[in-house]
Amino acid sequence: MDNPFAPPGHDHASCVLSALDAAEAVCARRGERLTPLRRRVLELVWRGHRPVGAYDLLAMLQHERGRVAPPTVYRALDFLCEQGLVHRLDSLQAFIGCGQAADHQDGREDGRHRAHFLICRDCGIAVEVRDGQLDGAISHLAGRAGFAISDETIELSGRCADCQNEWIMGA
Amino acid sequence: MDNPFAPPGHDHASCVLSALDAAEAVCARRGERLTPLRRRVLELVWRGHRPVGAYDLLAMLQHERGRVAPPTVYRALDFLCEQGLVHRLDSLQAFIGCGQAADHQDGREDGRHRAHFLICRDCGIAVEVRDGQLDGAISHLAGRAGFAISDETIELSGRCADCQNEWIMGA
DNA sequence: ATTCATTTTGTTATGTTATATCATTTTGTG
DNA sequence: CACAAAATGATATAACATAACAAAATGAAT
Repeated sequence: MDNPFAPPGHDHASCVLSALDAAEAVCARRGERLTPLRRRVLELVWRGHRPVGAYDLLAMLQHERGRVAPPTVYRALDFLCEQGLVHRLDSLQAFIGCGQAADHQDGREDGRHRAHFLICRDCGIAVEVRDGQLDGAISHLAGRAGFAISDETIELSGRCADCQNEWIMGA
Repeated sequence: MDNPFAPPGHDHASCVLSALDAAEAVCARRGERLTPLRRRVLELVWRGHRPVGAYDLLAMLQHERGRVAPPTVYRALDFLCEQGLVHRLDSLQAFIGCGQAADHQDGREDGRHRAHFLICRDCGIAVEVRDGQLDGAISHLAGRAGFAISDETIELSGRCADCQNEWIMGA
């Protein structure tokens, strides 16, 4: 089966650019403002496919613009999360760029949407996944209990296929 | 459908006692020590079916035994989590007693096991749920990606049936 | 262009959650 | 009893997050 952790020929520079473009488009459509600061924080979050801590982002911002305080970062992250451009991984207390911002399939009035993750504890990469069977099971479970879901935290930690292979190969 | 948030005729005192008994049994079988401190922390976690913060527990302990420092609480919680007697809810940064400690169905060598939650944001009650369809969807999803799961964080927040009804009734 | 209300950002201080480290006490074992 | 291992106590600090208020930037209406 295809391994979402190792998309063949991944060009990260264009990956980031398309995320930023999608963010511009999403904000424009909603009448929200992707200010330079917010855009820069989004770009920093997208440095890679590993979740980033708020204080890591803070350090990066301080490195490039001197004194920056925590609220500056948290406010930008709050905005980006509200717009569904970034997700917070509760199990790691860290943030990651949303891979489906452009699609906004199941989008609510705001930009938030269901987000489920596979997180490799070895390489640190986190992948946002979408699975109809999982969505169905969740809806069914909640429905049976008469429970109205407003937020889902679904984070599966373990080892991705590559990292399992590395141990086997003795890398 | 039956509502897990409102088990009819719930006797919480005996609910707590059975949880403590189960904990004693589980530890005895594994050769682990449920010391007075650990047992007391477990009992405090079981004050209700609402998740409890570590610092809330700390305050309760301080109230009954004077100076107590955070590591005292966190070490007890670490032990209880390792034994699967307590779960940490990442989305709340809080802890809750495990409702299936006695069953230890899918138990690993240690006491940890799959734990999925419905959390009512109105009444604060969290219920541990078990659903074969959900388990199946998760296993299938991971299998397709070649991903080996070691930990699952599955927390569904929203409103339980009772709290939805209260608004309708105008309570 | 100027005013005005709103939004965003800066700044300072503090709150909340969690862990590292080393000392002391308790417990199980030979 | 002596010893090693486990648990707890105690001190300090790290890591994550927000409250509150001031200043600046933005957009809309005149």
